[in-house]
Amino acid sequence: MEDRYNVECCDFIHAHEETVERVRDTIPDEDILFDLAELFRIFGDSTRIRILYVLSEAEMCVCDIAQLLGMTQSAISHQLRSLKNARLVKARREGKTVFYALADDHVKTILDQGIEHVCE
Amino acid sequence: MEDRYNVECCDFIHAHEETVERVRDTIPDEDILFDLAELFRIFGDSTRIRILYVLSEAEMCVCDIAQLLGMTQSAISHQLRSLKNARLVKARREGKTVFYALADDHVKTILDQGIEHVCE
DNA sequence: TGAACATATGAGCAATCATTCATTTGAAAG
DNA sequence: CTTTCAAATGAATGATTGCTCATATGTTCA
Repeated sequence: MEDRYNVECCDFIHAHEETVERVRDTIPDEDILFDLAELFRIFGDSTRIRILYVLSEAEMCVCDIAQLLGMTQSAISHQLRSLKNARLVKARREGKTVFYALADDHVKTILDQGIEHVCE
Repeated sequence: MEDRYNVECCDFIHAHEETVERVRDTIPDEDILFDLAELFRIFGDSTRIRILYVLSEAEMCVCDIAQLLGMTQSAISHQLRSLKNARLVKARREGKTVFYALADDHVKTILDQGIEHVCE
């Protein structure tokens, strides 16, 4: 994205010019791949994955999750914020309690897909 | 995982004991969720995602990828090592050149799944 | 052998991030 | 109002990480 383009690396006079040019045209909008990385980055933390997993089993309040994962309310709350910003979970208030749940089925799908790959 | 268990947070005398206990029994082996987070962590970087994407289009050498993404050979090589350690890509040597490709179809599936969610 | 080239790797650095601690917000009940 | 409890938040910090720079490895060809 900067003008570091074509600077270092081998001097780019090699045999695969065609491949490079062909593939270059297929690369999606810069933003899409950036958002994609961002999505996976959120999944890519042990605490957040465990939160997403338990929420796939049941709607729960912050306190429940903290107890279940053996972590502080603060730590969970911070991570829930990330998850909410990424639109992976949604919140519902009921009196003093806030219940969290997965935002949609896609989240569970991605989770399952990953588990399948890990367990292969 | 330490004995910070049940220390802070609300004092865990709340209404959802049943939910907590029920869900506790469904949590997979600790290692599985850890590996899952690790898998997504690798996907969770812009450079690595772009590498995976271009490799989903064609087998390519380090130099090709570097040119295509406008990054140094060294940066790409370092990331390819991560991807290889995570078994997301495989390498094939041909003379001085090393060709990289996605390790299996699962990788492309996970990628597509993510793109679908991002584009929703 | 040795030069040339593609790739790999180690150390170092700047940036990012997950957690803790202290505090605040918000809602219910006395 | 004031107290109480659940949740949210900001600052600080230790750990992780992506890239650069310099160098090493491995392969081909003269």
